[in-house]
Amino acid sequence: MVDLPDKAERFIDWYLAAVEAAELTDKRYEVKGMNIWTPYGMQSRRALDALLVREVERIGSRAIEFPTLIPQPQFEKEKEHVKGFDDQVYWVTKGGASALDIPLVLRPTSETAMYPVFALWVRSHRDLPLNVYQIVSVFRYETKTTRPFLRVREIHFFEEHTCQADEARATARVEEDLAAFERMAAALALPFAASRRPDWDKFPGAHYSIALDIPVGQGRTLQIGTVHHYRENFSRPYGIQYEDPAGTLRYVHQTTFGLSERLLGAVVAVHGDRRGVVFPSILAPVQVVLVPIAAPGGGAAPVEAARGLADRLRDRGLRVHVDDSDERPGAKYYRWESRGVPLRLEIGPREASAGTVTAVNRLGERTVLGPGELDRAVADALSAFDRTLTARAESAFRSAFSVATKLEELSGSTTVRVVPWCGQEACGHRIEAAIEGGVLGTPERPLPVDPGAPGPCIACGERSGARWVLAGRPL
RNA sequence: GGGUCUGUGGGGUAGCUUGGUCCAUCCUUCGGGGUUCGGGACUCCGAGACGCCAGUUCAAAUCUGGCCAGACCCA
Repeated sequence: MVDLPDKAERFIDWYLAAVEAAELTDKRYEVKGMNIWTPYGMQSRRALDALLVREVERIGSRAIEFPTLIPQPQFEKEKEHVKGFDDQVYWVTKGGASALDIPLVLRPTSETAMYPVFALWVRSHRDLPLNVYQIVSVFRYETKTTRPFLRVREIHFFEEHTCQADEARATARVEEDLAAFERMAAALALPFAASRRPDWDKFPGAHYSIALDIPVGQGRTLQIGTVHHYRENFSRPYGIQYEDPAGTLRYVHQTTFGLSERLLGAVVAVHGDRRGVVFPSILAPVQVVLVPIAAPGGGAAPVEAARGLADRLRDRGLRVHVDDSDERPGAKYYRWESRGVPLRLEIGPREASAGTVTAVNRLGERTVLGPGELDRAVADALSAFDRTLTARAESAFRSAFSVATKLEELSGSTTVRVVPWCGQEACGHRIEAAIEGGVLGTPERPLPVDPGAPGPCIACGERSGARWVLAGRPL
């Protein structure tokens, strides 16, 4: 096995190597940007989906599933939206040998598939709110370099769509989604910034978009999700109306909340280290690996002790693997570290006879557990690992931001910059040019740095009305 | 859309300038045997590649053309 490239110096090379070493995907499929989920990768994806489902159902969403194909006329009803996706859609134009009368698009997102049907579903104020989600593949013909999880053409997509009675309720729903995401992010030990995107960068058709960005070092950011407020922008062209209690026909106000496997990419990017992937326990396909270390002379006690403990851990609901393969212990350690397993239990002849185990977590912390109540001690060690992982990520998050008040400071930034901006688009573009990245937008949550009151606009020097915005370099 | 560069086993590579010593190097990987076993063991046997199609030539991984795929830069 070969050492990974340096994460700080060559992030992308490191990332690709870490994903490769962890065997999360097989990228050798013959279509660019469409990767194969391996058994190991699939387990982490399922765990991620389960987390999303848990949190979004907690705020009242229910699962649905719409078809993959959308008829062209239906797709083109909302002008901004079409314009935004026009050059990214895959077309289905033939059925067998004959051309289709009405071409179909492979959904790049599902607004235009769902909303004509929402118009049928929503008739009365009693049908509201309508809160539904689906987890499906969407397709976008990306022209830039594709990378596993971060930029793909077949996207494993979570999308929640809601219809609310009025603008205020839609705004409240946006907040509920943000709160749900906070819980997901906490479970994944991923601190994030929520930013209201500038108008030129919002979702096509949205009233406003709040993007969830995760700093991944060196001033680079990963947008891993968005919550959008559509107001009536879609309900009008698609005719989604209801009768309010007074009998008046009104258009619904809609919101959406989207996430993808990029979240998995963010887990790799944020937590990974020189030995590869580090999974928070909620995502780990294997949460605990037990490594029995053979006694000289070949006694079976370590293997038996490992198997017995593994059974008890499984009874507690943990995902456990006993590595009794014929490799040397050191080789096993490296193997399971590169695959991100949070906790390793070593059981040699000494431990087997003492009824203890040596526990080493993925951050290198070593403790001896037992004797007695080993399964409980293991569960506690896993929780402790998650807390340490969170603390480490939060510490990195705090140092990932810094204030800048002059355009010259932006070039070559190795942090996400907090800058004063007057709000004019021209100034926004000057900021983007200076940092060679993008204006992420105005923070929706308190920042880890407290910049005080904003001074004059970093680009034009205008004093009045300047506000703090985040600027970074999206990956 | 314009330009520059690159395609060698599953992954990473050497060889290419100057064609022949290449039925292609090394590391890793994979299958099997033996000795081993508290941080990437050793050893033996085996598997696996010149992006595709033409051309030049006695001879092509190497030169030429086209195609395909990818990377980077510019619009």
